[in-house]
Amino acid sequence: MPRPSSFTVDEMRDRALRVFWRRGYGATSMGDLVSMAGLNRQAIYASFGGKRDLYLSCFERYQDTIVTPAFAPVEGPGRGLDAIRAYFAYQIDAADRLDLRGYGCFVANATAEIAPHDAAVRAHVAQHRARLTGGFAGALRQAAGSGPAGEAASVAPLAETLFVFATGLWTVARVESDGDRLRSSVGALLDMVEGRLS
Amino acid sequence: MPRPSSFTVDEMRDRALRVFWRRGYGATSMGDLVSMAGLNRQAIYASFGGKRDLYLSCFERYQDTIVTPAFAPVEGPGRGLDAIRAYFAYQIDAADRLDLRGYGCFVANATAEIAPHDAAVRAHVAQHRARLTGGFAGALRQAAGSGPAGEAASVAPLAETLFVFATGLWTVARVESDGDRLRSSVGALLDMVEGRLS
DNA sequence: CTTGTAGCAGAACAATCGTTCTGGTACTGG
DNA sequence: CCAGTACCAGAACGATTGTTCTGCTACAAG
Repeated sequence: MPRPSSFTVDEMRDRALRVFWRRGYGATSMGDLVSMAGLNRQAIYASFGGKRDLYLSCFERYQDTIVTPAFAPVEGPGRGLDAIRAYFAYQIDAADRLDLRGYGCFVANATAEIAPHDAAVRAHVAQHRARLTGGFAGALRQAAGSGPAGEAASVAPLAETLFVFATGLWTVARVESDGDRLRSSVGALLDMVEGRLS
Repeated sequence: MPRPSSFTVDEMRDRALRVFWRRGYGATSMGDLVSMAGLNRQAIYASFGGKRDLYLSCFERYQDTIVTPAFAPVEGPGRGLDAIRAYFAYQIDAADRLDLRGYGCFVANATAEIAPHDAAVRAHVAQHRARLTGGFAGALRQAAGSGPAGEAASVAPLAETLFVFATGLWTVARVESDGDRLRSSVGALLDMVEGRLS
């Protein structure tokens, strides 16, 4: 019987995700993944196929392990403006706590860097965008109640605005290590949204 | 006497800017700059030093020829909320008109892709951020008048929010060719800001 | 038209990239 | 303890990268 692998496939994805998340696709070499993430060259090719396949796998891993835990409250029952506030707070806190300052959002980084030249990445980005705008729209509708502000046509542009803001926030987070500056602009936006709904 | 150059230095910067703007730093090779931008290899090294130096030069060229014309009204006299609206409209229109769809903002792209690993780029990004937040803050103060909403401490978080939103808008523009979707979220945000100030 | 200067195109270069290959090794089942 | 399997580390490979080098060429001055 063979020797067992050092890492499971998901452990490899987690480790590679960290490097791609921080350095992006172009600036990450296979050598970086070996030396920084501690992965085995051969294992990457055996388990994923190559660098790009690994990157795509890390994209899905990011959605499952980072986006979903943070964003699920916005999508679940009892959601509202507080759930949206909690989403932003959760992600900013996590960056502070887990030493993820300067990482930003994997999806936002991918949108700026390679989505324009890579159809598969672009498709993942579009799916992420639809998910977040949909979640925001649902939470806004819930927060506005059954009045005129709660109609779908009314919350859609607001949800889009929240998504655009979120994308910008995580991009700014790439060069901003002070979480409080991020929290300040989040607060300013959500206070305005709250005023608009009530 | 020698043969004159095909391009002036600024023409070379303009041509290289287009390629870097669209493809980013990592995905742009010197061969791309030769074949896509029509530049001469030797001329690049003679005039700029190398790939990174050319990129940095294009960064400044972008600020001078793209950011300044669009953002100057926000910084000038008589500025207000309309000037901010005009800035967003001008940039979205320019992308439609000049076939710049999918380009986004050179600075936002640089923020996501390489600012974290390159101190010189990071410094340029920080300067750009200070300029835009400062301009937004001044226009907001003007728009709010001398009431309590016009105090510096009050408009600062709002200006930061506008900058974060703008960064996100141009990042989303990398994968969104429909200018109307961008205009819609701009309108939703600025309507809220207007409500907050009055 | 001649001359001389510097710009230009493409070859050549070393370094680095993603990928593949090879031998030794660690581990499980019997 | 033994044997066999597949994992691991590092060398090796071709392709591509940024950069430099080499003639040739186009053009302005005389």
